[in-house]
Amino acid sequence: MAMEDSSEIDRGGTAEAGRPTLKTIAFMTGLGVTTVSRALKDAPDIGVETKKRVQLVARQVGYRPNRAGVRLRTGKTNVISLVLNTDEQLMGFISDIIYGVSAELANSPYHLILTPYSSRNDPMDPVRYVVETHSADGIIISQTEPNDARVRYMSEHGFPFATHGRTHMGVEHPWHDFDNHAFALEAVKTLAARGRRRLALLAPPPGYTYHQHTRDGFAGGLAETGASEASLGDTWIDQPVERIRERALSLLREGSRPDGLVCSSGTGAFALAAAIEDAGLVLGRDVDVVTKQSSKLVQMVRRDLIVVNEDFRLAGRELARAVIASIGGADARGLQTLALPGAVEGPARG
Amino acid sequence: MAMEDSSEIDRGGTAEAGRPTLKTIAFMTGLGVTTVSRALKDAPDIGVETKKRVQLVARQVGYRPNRAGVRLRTGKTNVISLVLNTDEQLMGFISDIIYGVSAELANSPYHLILTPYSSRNDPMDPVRYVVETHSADGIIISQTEPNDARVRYMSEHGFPFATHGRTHMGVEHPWHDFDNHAFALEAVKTLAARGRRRLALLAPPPGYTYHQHTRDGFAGGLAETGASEASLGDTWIDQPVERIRERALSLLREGSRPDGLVCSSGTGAFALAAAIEDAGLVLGRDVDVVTKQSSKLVQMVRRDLIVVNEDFRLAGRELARAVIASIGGADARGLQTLALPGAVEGPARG
DNA sequence: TGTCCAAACTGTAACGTTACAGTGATGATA
DNA sequence: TATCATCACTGTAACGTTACAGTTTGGACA
Repeated sequence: MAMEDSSEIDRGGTAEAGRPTLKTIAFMTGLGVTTVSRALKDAPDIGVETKKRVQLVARQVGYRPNRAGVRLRTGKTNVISLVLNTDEQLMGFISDIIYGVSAELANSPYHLILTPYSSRNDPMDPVRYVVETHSADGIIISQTEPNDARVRYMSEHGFPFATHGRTHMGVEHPWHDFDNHAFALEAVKTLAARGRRRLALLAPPPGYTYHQHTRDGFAGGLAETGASEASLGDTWIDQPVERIRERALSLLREGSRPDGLVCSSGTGAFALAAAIEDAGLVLGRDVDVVTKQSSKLVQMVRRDLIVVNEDFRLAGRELARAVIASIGGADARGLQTLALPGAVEGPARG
Repeated sequence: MAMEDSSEIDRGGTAEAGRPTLKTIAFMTGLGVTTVSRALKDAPDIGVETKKRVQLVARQVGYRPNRAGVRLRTGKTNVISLVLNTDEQLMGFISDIIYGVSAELANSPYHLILTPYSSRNDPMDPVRYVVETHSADGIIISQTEPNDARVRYMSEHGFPFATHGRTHMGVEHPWHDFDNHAFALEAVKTLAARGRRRLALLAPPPGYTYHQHTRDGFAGGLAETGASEASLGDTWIDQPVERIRERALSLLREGSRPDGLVCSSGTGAFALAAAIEDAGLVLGRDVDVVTKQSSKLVQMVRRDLIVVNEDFRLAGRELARAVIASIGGADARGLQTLALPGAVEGPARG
């Protein structure tokens, strides 16, 4: 505090290797910090000229609000938390969601923080942590269950969130989902149109909501086309590919083997294709496979697969949009989006 | 401040729906906030009994330090930023790094924030942003170049970071890398041992350090085995699979076609395998392909591929460890790790 | 008895921000 | 000319934490 009165000295500038703060700008413009703060956020009660001047100076010194200051004062973190299960083996998938969320957050004040958990722990842990410590303003979760404890918890706490997948628990909340019912239904009809009469489904694991949606669509397709079902038993897309392959192989070796397969993941479809070869059959001739794919890669590798695209980047964008709107206080019912399956793409009928 | 003296009232408790703070515990224990703060971090000058009592109460009320408060006061963010290129198409890869980093951060005070950028922007942008706004204590970057502007910038600013991939610019810094030289060298030797004499390399894009490492290893292998090279021209693993497939197809149709291929990504290997089929050749009989894979999936889908595993979860863990140590002031030279390629795994010689 | 020291604890200020309750001007109205 | 409203701006306090500079207590020592 020496040299108090030598007003030419540029104290308050970017000296001391410190970033400029509101104080810096206040000093440079001769205004009070409050005025500067309000001028920068275009609040009322500030003269037009003053606003311009303050904003100019702020740009010149490269002012960026200190997030910790804002957060401490306002309680707003400007953070969205994406809760992830790190045991996830499904291909590409997660990164596309992340990229979609990122893209949407890029033009917002929000930062994206990842809150991982492993299946060995309680899925509630990360959610509870974020809500209790208020380390984010909103949460995105996936692997949603029909009666989801996390959804109940966040709803009861009035904490903004969006889910990838629907629930069936009488609670309205923001969600984005892919229409797996329509996918499975169309898949069965496509197979039936190719003359396939005995079909099997490699579904998502039970417990998740989209397992039931997929099964229902599949069952609906069977009813509509009169095709019969061959069951893969307790085999789901989240299992190791080796296991899927073994189970599919034994099914394909049975007397009444399926001639059409519906699959909920590209990875699973690879395993099915491998099993078909193992069984000495030819994909596209003896058996057709309809699968979801999240990247063009699946069909590139196995052109004999029939594919339906599921856009996970879109899912990420929608989820980010929904959770931001929810933080803003929007009504949940307007924040529910269903992605319809794209066209069924496959090789010409063999 | 009414009812000052009715000491039975549990003011300062978790009332008002607010989280407990140091003040809460101070009130409950009858101590000062400073004492509570010091007791919780096991600082000197605090009695043993007091520490125990404070820690007990803290646990009982579920005290969690307010990150914004700590951050504002200390300047420490307790955040690690992972800078990602969201144009990345490579399979699975990114999520494994993220999971690896997450796993390592799980038992640390650090949160993981993702700072994405697209190739349309300057790769320096996200790095500059984090350093300027001090929105993290350390940065992890990938896609490292031999002379990397980001590395130079962070070094000059004394900002802690770790890179996935090495540099060659006379600056010591923390890094983790996969030994792509050894991979390519072993790949060529493996092919030569199978009698392959004319080899092509599908390499990482030029510009990145590991492009050169891979090329050098490949060239070394050629020299050692006396095999000749067939060039794929300007084709790299980051290009669309369709393009890789086309280019590989035209090379395979040339008179002096390669009988062995070395590939730096599983995705690329799929494209090569497809091209081999396009050319009417048989993988494993007419042509062998050695590729890196980041998940077992690659070889499951195409068992006729010869694979070498690259563990990206390990990379994530090492990078997190390195950047944390670097934040702690450790010397960069002790924070450089090289992952050696795993065993070459392939089908029996055909 | 007085001095000194260590141990154990405390109050104040500050990090950067914003909500709130002002304060002076200026000009319009009665 | 007094009153009142409006405009443009300001100071203070507080969010939760920790660094720093104390203060109190009790005992050891001369």
